[in-house]
Amino acid sequence: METLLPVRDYDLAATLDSGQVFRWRQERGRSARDFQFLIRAGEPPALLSSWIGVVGTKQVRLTQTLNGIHAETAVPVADWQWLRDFLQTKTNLADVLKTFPDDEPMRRVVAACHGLRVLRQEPWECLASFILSSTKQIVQIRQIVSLLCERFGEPLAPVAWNAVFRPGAIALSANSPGRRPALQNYCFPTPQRIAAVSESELRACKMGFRAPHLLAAARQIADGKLDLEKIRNLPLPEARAELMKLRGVGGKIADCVLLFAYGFDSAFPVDVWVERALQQLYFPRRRASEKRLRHFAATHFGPHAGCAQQYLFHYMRTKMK
DNA sequence: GTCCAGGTCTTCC
DNA sequence: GGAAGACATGGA
Repeated sequence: METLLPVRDYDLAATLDSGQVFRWRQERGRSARDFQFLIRAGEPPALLSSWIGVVGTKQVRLTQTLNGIHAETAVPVADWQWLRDFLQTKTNLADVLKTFPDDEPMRRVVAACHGLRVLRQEPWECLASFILSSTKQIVQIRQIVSLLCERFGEPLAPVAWNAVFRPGAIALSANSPGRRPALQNYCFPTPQRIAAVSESELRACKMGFRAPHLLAAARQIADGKLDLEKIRNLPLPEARAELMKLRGVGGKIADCVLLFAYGFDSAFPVDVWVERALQQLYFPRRRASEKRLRHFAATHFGPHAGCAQQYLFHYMRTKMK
């Protein structure tokens, strides 16, 4: 099945590769020929790439196009709301950007990362991923999450995506010319599944001292002591406090989950990159204390501070190296 | 080899 | 309160 999600100002690559999610891979080796339909339609070649990932239990291939995001699945889909929710295609980015502070650093950052979006993830996958994120590079977080899914997630039926981008082409039969070899994908393992695993099995996924944290969180959820859906309806400070009761979850990881999973737009995770961004862009002369930076972050960026934070993060990681 | 990574927790002043 | 060190592992 396929659909076009109409949306403007959406940089799919920047969004899926900006450290919010860790399981999307760019489809390598696609040639201009693969996109002949788009090229005939006048599509800018620079945008021609596809991304493959799993949302819930569905494998999806996404392709950025001139008019929006083209989505393909291997299974029938009656309603695409789950994907609109994940990608947040109904968010009007211009309205969000209007609320950002009108200062020189923010203008520069927004101009450099045009189309970057904040996704809306399933809470458990988001929480688990960020428990595994502490003092790890993004490339390593991807590796750990990938091992975790491979070993404990439900395998999904391999999909041989069409090589050629052409609406309707998804229905080719397996092994016909123009198809690519299928790669195995997995669902993210449920809390119940993780709860039944030993700490050493988790450590074998290269997660080190984070293993007991993930295990404890999974057990609390599996036992019903923590209800991730209840957190959705709490006021931000209480939701944050609830998440921080978990061992290994401090303010930063809690803020990531509040922002990326629950859509608390003002949550503002401060990691080493964002701290660096605030320091360099807003306090270049004197070194600001951590407390000063936190206060500044909480008061300067407005109702969509979390989105502003994502721009700062992505800018520092990709444009300031 | 050394430094550092989308941190958190404990200890000690 | 704030600084310092421990915690695993691997990329740069």
